[in-house]
Amino acid sequence: MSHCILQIALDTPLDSCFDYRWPCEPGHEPAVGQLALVSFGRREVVGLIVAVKQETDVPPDKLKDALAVRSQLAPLPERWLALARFAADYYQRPLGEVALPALPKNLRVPKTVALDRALKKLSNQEARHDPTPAGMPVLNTAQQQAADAIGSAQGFTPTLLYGVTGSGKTEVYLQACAQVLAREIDAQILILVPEINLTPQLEANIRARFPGLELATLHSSLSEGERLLNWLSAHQGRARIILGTRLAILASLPNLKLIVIDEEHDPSYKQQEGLRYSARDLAVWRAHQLAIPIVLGSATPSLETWHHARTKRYRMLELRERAVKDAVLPRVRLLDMERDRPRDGLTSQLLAALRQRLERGEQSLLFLNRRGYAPVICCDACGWISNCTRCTSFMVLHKPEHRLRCHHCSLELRIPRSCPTCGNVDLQPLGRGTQRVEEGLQQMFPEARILRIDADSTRRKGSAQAAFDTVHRGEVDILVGTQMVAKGHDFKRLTLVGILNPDTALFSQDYRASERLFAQLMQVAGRAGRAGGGESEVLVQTRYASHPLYAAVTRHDYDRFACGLLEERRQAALPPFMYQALLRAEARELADAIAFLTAARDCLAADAIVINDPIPMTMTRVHNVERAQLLVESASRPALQAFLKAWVVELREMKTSRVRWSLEVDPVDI
DNA sequence: AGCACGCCGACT
DNA sequence: GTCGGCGTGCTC
Repeated sequence: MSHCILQIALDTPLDSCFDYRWPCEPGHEPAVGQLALVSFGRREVVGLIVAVKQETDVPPDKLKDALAVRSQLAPLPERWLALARFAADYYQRPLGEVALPALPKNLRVPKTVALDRALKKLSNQEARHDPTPAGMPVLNTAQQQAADAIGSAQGFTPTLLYGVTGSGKTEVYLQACAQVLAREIDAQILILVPEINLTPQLEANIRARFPGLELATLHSSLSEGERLLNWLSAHQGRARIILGTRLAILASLPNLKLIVIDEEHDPSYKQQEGLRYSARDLAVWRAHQLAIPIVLGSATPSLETWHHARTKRYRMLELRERAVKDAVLPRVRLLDMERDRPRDGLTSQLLAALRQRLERGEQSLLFLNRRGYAPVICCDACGWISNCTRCTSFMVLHKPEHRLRCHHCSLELRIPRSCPTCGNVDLQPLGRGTQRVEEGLQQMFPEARILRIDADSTRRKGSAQAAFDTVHRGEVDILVGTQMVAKGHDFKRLTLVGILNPDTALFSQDYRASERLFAQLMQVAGRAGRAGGGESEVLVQTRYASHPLYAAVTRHDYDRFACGLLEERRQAALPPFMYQALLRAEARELADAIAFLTAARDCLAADAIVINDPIPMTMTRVHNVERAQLLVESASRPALQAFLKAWVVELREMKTSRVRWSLEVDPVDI
């Protein structure tokens, strides 16, 4: 029996592929893109065949035979491999570390029972391929023009669909999809959403609209079995619409003809661990690679996308009106906390507005992005405050649970009866979280039905959905919530949104904070007034009532706000006018992390690159690990890429026994 | 990253 | 006497 050599990418930080022998007759070699089981060191792992050769430089005594080739699975297409290769290069990671984690776990295990079972299940079911849409609502003129423009686009056509909440972007997507599906036989469409759990309506809408087509969802809360089934369905071209979160951008989609990214500005498109990719950016790359249209929808586009639209790299389609009949944008008013001093965190004007809603039997939402009872407790006598012993942060008071809790390392303590340093029994909560607001409200409105929705109140699986259902059934008068309540849900009876302390983001070190704040305020504001008819209002409590951000929010004027921010970014040489990468280092001793970064800073000369000095991270210590970072910038993306490529080679050579490091390209929080 | 080998401290 | 700490070395 003769043999060939398989060059295989494995999920390991080692930046190379590994060669294995595979016995086979000439003409019967495995294909590039197939998966193979190999023995690697002392374990058995599944890798991806990236080349099939006749020879290798690996000495024969080291060369092993591959154990199996997953021939029952069609090879991953060349286009998909190119995507993985691009992502690996761009984010400075080995190919195997990008390609393999993108596959369902059940494909990466030594046993094939799950795969064989899933394949059998799929082959026993007839795939549905009728693209006829059901029940298409009539669009308004702007919607129809947008849907036609997207649905008829040829080639790589990036489009920003810019429209306020309720302007009917979803319907534009669906009708554009219908056009593409009607025109292109076997077409697949990828629809990305920030968090699928928050938008169960969308999945239902798509299923109802295209009853004759296969829909597959891809997101992290699927079971492994479902995940494999849906992934295979996409890979085989059966699933014609793929609805997923960011991880779906790395799915195998052999007939992809249109990509839709809903709420494209949403931070959850950025993966924040492992391979730190931007699903939005990869989606644009993928659309370009395949020469297909891509739609980026938002009421508050990211400045990157906004900039592209302004400079005509992206086409902009705008929806100015709310599509729901008679619905108007909620009136936004600022409540000046300097003039109207809050009681229990609520100004008299907000209290009056709440009382009015209660009398009318309408719902109110109070939005506060801080869970717990109080962010810190302190001792008035000696100045002790509840610092976390493992992190550079406070222990947050959680009153119902009688605990102090660190939100960064999960350390929990019982609430001390007295001050640990001076024994004073009078410890004071400082500041206000959702629990405290809830408590205050219940005292002021004892008859009101108040519900708090935050990460703490919805720990149990399914409890978030149950809470939202309670609100939808009208069994809640006042809803208190964190950003969990800002997304997705339309509350029909809701006519008042109060925003409690948004000011911190105005003066944040993170230059993206104001962009995010604007998006979040618009998103929360959009929860009200969707049903039409009644008058909805949004009340923002602030100490900085004259801040231009609030002026823009009041006018619902993202255009001018975004243009102003862009100009600031240009002058300060920040993204999107500058490209950045961040080298992070972690160590038990801060000095070790800084020393590593200093060595990194000096190990390579570069033109057109700014290498800043190492600095400790804002939250220096987390779980007893000290962290520091080094920012690298360039006005030229290719120059930055070239530098990073060479730099990573140097960094891997450095002995870093006490330091763990990672490199992030296009970091979002610095 | 895993996973092994390898050489020094406190325990059944 | 061993269990186990994590330093360092290797993976086709």
